[in-house]
Order: sequence, then structure tokens, then C-alpha cells
Amino acid sequence: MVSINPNSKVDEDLVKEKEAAFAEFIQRRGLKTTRQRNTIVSTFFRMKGHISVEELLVEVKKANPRIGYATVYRTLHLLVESGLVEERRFGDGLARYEGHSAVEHHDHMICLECGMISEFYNPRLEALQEKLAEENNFEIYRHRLELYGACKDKEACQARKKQKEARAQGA
Amino acid sequence: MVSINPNSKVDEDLVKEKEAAFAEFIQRRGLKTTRQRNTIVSTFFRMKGHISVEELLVEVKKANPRIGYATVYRTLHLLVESGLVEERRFGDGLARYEGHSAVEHHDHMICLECGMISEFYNPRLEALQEKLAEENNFEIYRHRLELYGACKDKEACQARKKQKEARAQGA
DNA sequence: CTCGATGCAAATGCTTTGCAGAAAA
DNA sequence: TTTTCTGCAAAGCATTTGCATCGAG
Repeated sequence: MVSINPNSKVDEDLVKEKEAAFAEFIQRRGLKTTRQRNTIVSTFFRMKGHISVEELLVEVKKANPRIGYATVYRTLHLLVESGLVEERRFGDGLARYEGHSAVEHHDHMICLECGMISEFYNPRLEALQEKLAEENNFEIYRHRLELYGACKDKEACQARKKQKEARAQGA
Repeated sequence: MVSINPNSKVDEDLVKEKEAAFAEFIQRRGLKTTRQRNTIVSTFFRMKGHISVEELLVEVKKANPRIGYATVYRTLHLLVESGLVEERRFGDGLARYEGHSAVEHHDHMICLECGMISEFYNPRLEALQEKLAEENNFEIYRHRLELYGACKDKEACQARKKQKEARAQGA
């Protein structure tokens, strides 16, 4: 089991690397380098976690309040197309974007009580999926595994859980 | 796309059982039995697969064209609340509903070339997830595993895949 | 009779798009 | 200069909701 800590400090060199990779992508596509794109991309890679458009927009506006959400959406799509960013949806109806992870692929645990999202990776799990796909004559491009539940070690989460159960009883 | 398939036998007894269970749920909640709800529920359980609201509405309208989508949405929510139906989202932006099959839990393989959705279940996979959660002090309420890829045994899927790869080269 | 259910249309929330002006190449 | 980009507002989409009417209990 490899646990991934999302609270580590931002690696400045890594950010620069990502920015350079995006710049290269832009050029390869024959697109234009703009102040807005630079601001958005730079801001994005300096944030951590699973970032919603809203959250990113707030940060971007601190650097340049004139940037609108349309541009943020458009740039985010470019980031996804470039392969530098992944789009995720955890069922709360809004897209979240994920950039610089130490590990290229990982799965998620989502606490439904406190909203925490943590990442994990396990090679046995990956291998088992590959094996099952094989048995079904299926070729995996990518997969998504999400565990929804509650933090066992947080009192608040456990309390909320009990509350919900009680409410369900009454219904 | 698939809706009601007259060739594959729907287990009439099972459908009746589901209908009865829903009726019981409605009563327990102090809600009312209506012609519309009966039509929608009955139609739903006679369809198979992962049904979108649109697909269900089309079938429902054949029985009663006056039923609108608001009622279909509302009834679908009741079905989910009753525990008889599960809501799924496979990333194409629309919700799909699934009547509980014989196996209470299963995961999905989704072919991105032909749209096929198949189900599978593997106890080792389930056990491994449980173990990983345990190691992280996490309590799983439910999980979701989806493998996205292509059917290996369908020529059309493989052909489409190659086409996509070629297009990606050019870009 | 009462109160929940229905059907329509309008509203919502997230996301995309059309367009005129702005800015890269 | 040419073409893409931006910012705004309007449009899209799936889904939800307000409200007058309808109908089950």
C-alpha cells in the first residue's frame, strides 16, 4: 500500500517543469501563448488537491480579476488534452481537476462525512483488474476506483455517521 | 439502443416481486399509489441494462403519452430511495438506473468504442479493497469501480481504436 | 374533503458557445 | 495582417422546482 500525502509543499521545480510542458503543448498545437493562460496554468499547478473550477477561478482572480470563468474552463480543457491534468467527478455534480501527483495513477477514498479525499495506489489491485479484464476479453484504457465512506479515526465523522443512521431509522 | 427486448425473457415473477416491494415502500412512507407511478415502475423493471431517463421516458410514453419527464425523474428518485434501484454515472453526463440484479453488488466494464456496459464481480477484489481501507483507517460504505476500454473480440471496436490512435498522431 | 401527485413551464447549476473587440504571431 | 484568444452574456443540457390542477385516500 502506497499512501500519497496531498499536503506536501509545492515543488517549485516541478511546477516549472509542468509549465514548460504546457508551453510546449501549446506550441505543438499551433496555439498562442497568452497572459491569461499563463496565469491560469501557473496558478493551477501551485494549488494542491482536487481543484474545482470555482476554486481555481477564485485564485486566478487574485492575480488577475479580469479573467472570466469561460477562459478558466477553456484552459482547463487544454490542460486535460495535454495530458498534464486529469478530470475527475466524484458525484457531487462538479468536475475536479488534478495536476501534479507524485504517482501517475492512483485511486481515491472519499469521506462522505467530512469531504476528505485521499489517494492511494496498490499494485495488487491494478494487477487483479488487469487479470479480470483479460478473462473478459477486455482491454483497459483507464479505470476509476472510488471508495466512499467515513474516516474511522475522526470523531466528527463517526458522530455524523451515527446521526445519519438515527435519521434513517426515523424515516 | 436497447430498451425492452421481447426476445429475452424478463422474469415475470421477479418483476411482480419488485412492484410489490415498491408498493410496500410507498405505503410505509405514507405516499400515494398512482396510475403514473405504477406505469413507470412496471415499465422500468421490464427493461434491462443501464437505463437512462430518456430511454425510460420513451417506453413509458408508449403506455401513457401524457406522462412527463418530471414524473419519471421523481419516481426514479423514489425507486432509488426505496433501495430497489441504483443510480450510476459513467461520465457521459447523464444518470443511468439499474434495478438490483441477482447479485447485489457488481462493478462495470465500459467499452468506449461501442458503448457496451458489462458487469462483473470478484470477491478477491472486494476483499482487497476492504483490506486497503482498513490500513487507512477508513470505513467503506460503498465503492465504485469502472474499467474503461475496448472489447478485444469485436473487430469494430479494435478498428475504431486504431482510428483514434491515428488521429492522435496527427494532432 | 385533503393533501399529496401530476404536468407543464420556468428555474437551476454547471458548462459551453457566439460574437465583437483585443492581442499574439 | 491574420488568426487565435478573451470576456461577456446568452445558450445548452440534464435535472429540479413552483404552481395550478388533479386525483387517491
